[in-house]
Amino acid sequence: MTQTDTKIRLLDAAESLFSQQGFTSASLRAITTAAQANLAAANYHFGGKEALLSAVLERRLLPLNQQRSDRIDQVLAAATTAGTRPEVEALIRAFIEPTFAFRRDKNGSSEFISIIGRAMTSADPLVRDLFLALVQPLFSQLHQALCQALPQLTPQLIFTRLFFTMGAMGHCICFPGMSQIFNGNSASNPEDDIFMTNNLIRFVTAGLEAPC
Amino acid sequence: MTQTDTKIRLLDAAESLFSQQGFTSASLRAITTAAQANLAAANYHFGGKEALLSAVLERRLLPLNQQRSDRIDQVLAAATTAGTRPEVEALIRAFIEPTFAFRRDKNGSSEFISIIGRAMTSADPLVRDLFLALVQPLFSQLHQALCQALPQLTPQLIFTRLFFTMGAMGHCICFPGMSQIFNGNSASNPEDDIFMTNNLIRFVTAGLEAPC
DNA sequence: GTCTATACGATGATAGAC
DNA sequence: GTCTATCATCGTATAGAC
Repeated sequence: MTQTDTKIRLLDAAESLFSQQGFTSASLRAITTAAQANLAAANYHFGGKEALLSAVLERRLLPLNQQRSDRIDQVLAAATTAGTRPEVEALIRAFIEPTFAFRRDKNGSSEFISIIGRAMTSADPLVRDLFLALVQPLFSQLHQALCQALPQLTPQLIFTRLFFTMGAMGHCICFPGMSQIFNGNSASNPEDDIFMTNNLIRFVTAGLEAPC
Repeated sequence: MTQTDTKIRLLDAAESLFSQQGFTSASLRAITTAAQANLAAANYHFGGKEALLSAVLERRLLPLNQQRSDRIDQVLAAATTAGTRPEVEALIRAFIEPTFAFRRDKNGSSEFISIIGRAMTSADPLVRDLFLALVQPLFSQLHQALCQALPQLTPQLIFTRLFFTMGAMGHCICFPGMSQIFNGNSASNPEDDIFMTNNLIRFVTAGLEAPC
């Protein structure tokens, strides 16, 4: 097996186990065993457990953030062309929809976003900062766009409400099978996820647009 | 020292360290050392690390839930007397305000609620269920009250939006010093907490009241 | 360069002496 | 009730095989 194979198998195994058991509880022994690699392979290829998490996060989050950033830019460009202000719901949809669509992808990354949901509120500052550094540019971009959409609100208030939005969203993505309970289904269903996504978008849009 | 003293000192030390480092990362050795007790004392008095967390949660959460439950009942009683429907904002305020007021109390429990913020989304089902079992009655009570306040919405949709509310709130209580950054203050300030609390109440009230 | 085997200190937990 | 001794397991580091 080549180096690339081992690295990818380690990333896949780590992603799955971090998602199921959490960062602290998932042991390097369990991860390397699942990846059919030696215990020391994780340290050799990534440098440590923390660096392995960082690689797991970057692999999925960088493309996802690019996708969300592009969609926000599209909304802004369309508003500029039309000579109007961008709509809050369109901006929020650009931010939230790709995140949940990730879960329905067939490329084996369905478990990933529960990791970032927990990294966001981790008690470990190293884990938290790992995530925050990766989303900070996107967060700033969205904040700036929302300031254009909501000129009657102060940037500070929009920042606060964006923080609440991150919380509501983070809670939803912590549990891969959560969306189905909203419909009382026993088995997971792509429609449950879409139902939850649309309701979340409506909820936070109303919260962001609330009068001051 | 009496048994009671040791138990309380263990609870205090566990509360502080669980809050600062998280449940998994806070070691029993650090907790018992901080409590000036033997390593085995935690196992003797509580039965294990998980049971210690359970005791930490119950000590603060049962009185807090009683307080929140009473305030919800007061809102419902006042509405009945006035012959009107209860207001969403009043119900949400009854639920959220005591939670954040907890943080400003001087009895050394200021660190506590960050524990429940993380227990809510813990990857460990045992930890999560510990918290869920403690708040389930209160959650049902609030859901039922909101169904009275929002008769135009289905109970299922209200449940979904209450889930988002828990997420936004849980995110806020994960970080003891988070509220101050909204005002750009360098030092923590009770007014920052009140500012954040009021903005959170306005945000989730607007989200809950959003048209279907 | 890649990978394996192995050792080290620290952890949660428990049994049994006192 | 309290404490010591002990065990399996954790993340990490390193020496050496291929």
